[in-house]
Amino acid sequence: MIIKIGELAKISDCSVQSIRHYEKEQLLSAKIRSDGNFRLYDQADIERLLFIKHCRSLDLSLGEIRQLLSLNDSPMSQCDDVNQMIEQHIEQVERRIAELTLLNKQLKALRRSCTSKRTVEHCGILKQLNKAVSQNN
Amino acid sequence: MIIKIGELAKISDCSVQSIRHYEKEQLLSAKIRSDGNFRLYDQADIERLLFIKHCRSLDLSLGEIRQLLSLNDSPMSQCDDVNQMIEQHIEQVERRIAELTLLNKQLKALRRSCTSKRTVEHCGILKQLNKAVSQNN
DNA sequence: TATTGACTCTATAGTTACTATAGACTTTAA
DNA sequence: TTAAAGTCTATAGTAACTATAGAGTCAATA
Repeated sequence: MIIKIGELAKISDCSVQSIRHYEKEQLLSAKIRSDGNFRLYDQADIERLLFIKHCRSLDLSLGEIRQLLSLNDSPMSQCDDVNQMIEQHIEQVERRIAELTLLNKQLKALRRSCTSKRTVEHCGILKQLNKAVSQNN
Repeated sequence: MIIKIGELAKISDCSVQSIRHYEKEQLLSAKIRSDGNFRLYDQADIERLLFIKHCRSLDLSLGEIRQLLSLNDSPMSQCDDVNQMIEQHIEQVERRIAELTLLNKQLKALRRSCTSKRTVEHCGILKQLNKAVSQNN
């Protein structure tokens, strides 16, 4: 089965531009073109793109995915490389969660400081933001 | 006290380029320039920049901060506008936390699937990533 | 067969919040 | 006076796309 980019986009739920972007980033290439220079894809390409999408859904960067794909393409390399990348990625995600959790607390404290229909002149939130500012100083 | 951009950068722990960037984005402007066209700042500018930095530490976007500043500059507007923005921002942060928490679970499941020194040919992680792909299909 | 509409092509600009650089000018201290 | 440090504007780069323009291709209808 040979398909053009539009159909690949539908099958993979991925925009046409994203697919072309992945090609530019060397993650996926249409090995052949039609007479009129249209990209043509086969089953293996579909699977490769779904692999990419799955990795993206795990927030892996295109660079990381490129590494995984090349490891996948050369089966003699060490599994540990994959492990290490995933490990680092987990750490990064956990750091970000911790940051956002703290942020969430601060925002909620801020929200509590103003709840009524007052003019900004007396808005607790703005007062808090300004107070924190002068404390910093 | 009148200072130049370098000193403002030091006081506020903000890069010189960031300050110029905030000016371009109309968050902060040097009202006066020296004879040699250097930006000159006063105490009010320092406070305004610290306010901006505090908002940035809460992950508010420059657009949101611009709104807050203009509300702050026109004290007759409604406090509710501020509330609403903070509310939306909290929701956004909480959505992102939920996403990342799910992501973290998936990554840890993935990690469990390969732990030994095998070649990639038998790497559980890559197998898992590929499996998920074919399931999607 | 000609034409229309849908699809595809490349190349470029925009998004966000900056950082980094180049090349020129200004200020300050020795 | 001169050298170093600071500043100026303008531009390009970051990540992972999205959006657009202008031109070419393909399939089906009139």
